[in-house]
Amino acid sequence: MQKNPTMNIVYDNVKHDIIYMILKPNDLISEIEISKKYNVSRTPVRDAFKKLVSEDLLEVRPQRGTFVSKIDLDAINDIMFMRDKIEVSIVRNLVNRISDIQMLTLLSILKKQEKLLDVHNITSEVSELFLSLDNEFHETIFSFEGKTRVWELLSNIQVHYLRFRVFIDHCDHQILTGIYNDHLAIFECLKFKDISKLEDIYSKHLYNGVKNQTIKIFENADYFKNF
Amino acid sequence: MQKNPTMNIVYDNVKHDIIYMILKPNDLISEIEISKKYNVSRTPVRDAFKKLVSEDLLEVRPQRGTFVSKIDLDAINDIMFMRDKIEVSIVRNLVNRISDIQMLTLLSILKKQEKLLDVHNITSEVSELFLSLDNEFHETIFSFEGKTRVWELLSNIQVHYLRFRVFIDHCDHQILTGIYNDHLAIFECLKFKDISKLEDIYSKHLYNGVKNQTIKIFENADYFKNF
DNA sequence: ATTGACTATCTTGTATACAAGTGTTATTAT
DNA sequence: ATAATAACACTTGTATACAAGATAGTCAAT
Repeated sequence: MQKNPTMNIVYDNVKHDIIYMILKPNDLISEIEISKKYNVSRTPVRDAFKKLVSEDLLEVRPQRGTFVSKIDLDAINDIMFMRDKIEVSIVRNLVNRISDIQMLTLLSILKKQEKLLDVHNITSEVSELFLSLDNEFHETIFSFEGKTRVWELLSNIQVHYLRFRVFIDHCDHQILTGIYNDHLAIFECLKFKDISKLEDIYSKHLYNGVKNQTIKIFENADYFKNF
Repeated sequence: MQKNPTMNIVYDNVKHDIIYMILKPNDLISEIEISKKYNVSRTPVRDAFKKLVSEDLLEVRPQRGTFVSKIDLDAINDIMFMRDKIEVSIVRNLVNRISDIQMLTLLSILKKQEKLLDVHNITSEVSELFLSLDNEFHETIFSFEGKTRVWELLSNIQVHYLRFRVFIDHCDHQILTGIYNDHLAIFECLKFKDISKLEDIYSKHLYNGVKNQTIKIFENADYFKNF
């Protein structure tokens, strides 16, 4: 059941470029420009654009152009709220039934992250890899509770949060270390079944990405909605 | 900033027809068929279809046709899980700060629902109206906590739950009365600030729509995924 | 009667021509 | 010089022709 290969190639590439800030907010990308880049006609490009518009990553202004959407901090706040409530509830159930093998699975992800942090000069490839391991860590926890689909449903919404994180965390060794330490703390809480501390860390972990980043936001105010 | 009027007309109409089971699961609808119906070309129809595919309401099988998706009970279960956790958290915050005027707003919605239940023979229009008041009741609660966008983000996911509810509740006076009573109980709990009972009712209220409906589901097994 | 190939006719995928609106730039009139 | 206007070069919206694949029915060969 293959579906629409060329449309998906365009979709995946453009989406990646938006999330990883190769295409920046407010950038104009025309259907023809992209169709030339990928050697296809406008139709599959339009199909891909329509999908990206439905995810609020693109904004089409008829007869004007198609623009990369601004980062919406209010939306990110609401997304974090949702993730917090859902994920804490999942972890609360998980803590009493997590198996040793599952603990090892989480540990192996942490080890991979640790290894990436060994290098002092963080390249953008390493940065991208680290953040995808961050997602893997959380997705794995969801999967332990049979909530993989919930994670996927959230993922469609979460792209804005991810794009913001890429913008903030990009190649910043200190921030990435902070994320790693949070994960380590979560792992320890699961180990010792410390529910209340777990809830505490979790909430902070999600919001940490946003705190103390006002300078970087103000410096690029035009990337953000309502600024 | 008007955008794509004809595409939106097609989108809104087809979406309505799917949710309200005028177009049933597994139904084949071709792009040409719909384009003739609305006197437009294939392009805006394709645009609308792409949007509906991204909401899992349509499934495109290339060179075969476009089909109305089956109802996915597993997905509905996950959606209820998410709504439960998020909405209970919102209500928990709301209960201590809800104002008299806000209570009146909720009451007025309840009165409208009560009025609709006066009629014994529930038409499909009344049924549709009742369910939209149900949504309004919950959306209003979200708005009281400044979480309107959270409701909207959930709404994109919730369409499957809504379609299922339409299928189950359609013109059933008893079920609709049950929903009304749940709302009434929620209202009373808000009035007397009974948090624990509130959480209890809320969880049940969401899941009530699914319970005891096995007969109706088995009778239309082909409407459902994994059956 | 059964099997197999062929054909006619569906479907969506793709490419492209044209329409309509926007913004900029050049031109013209004052 | 300046301001109004016209022409042009873009954009996305729309319509449509053709390609490629899937399916069902026909028809022939065995």
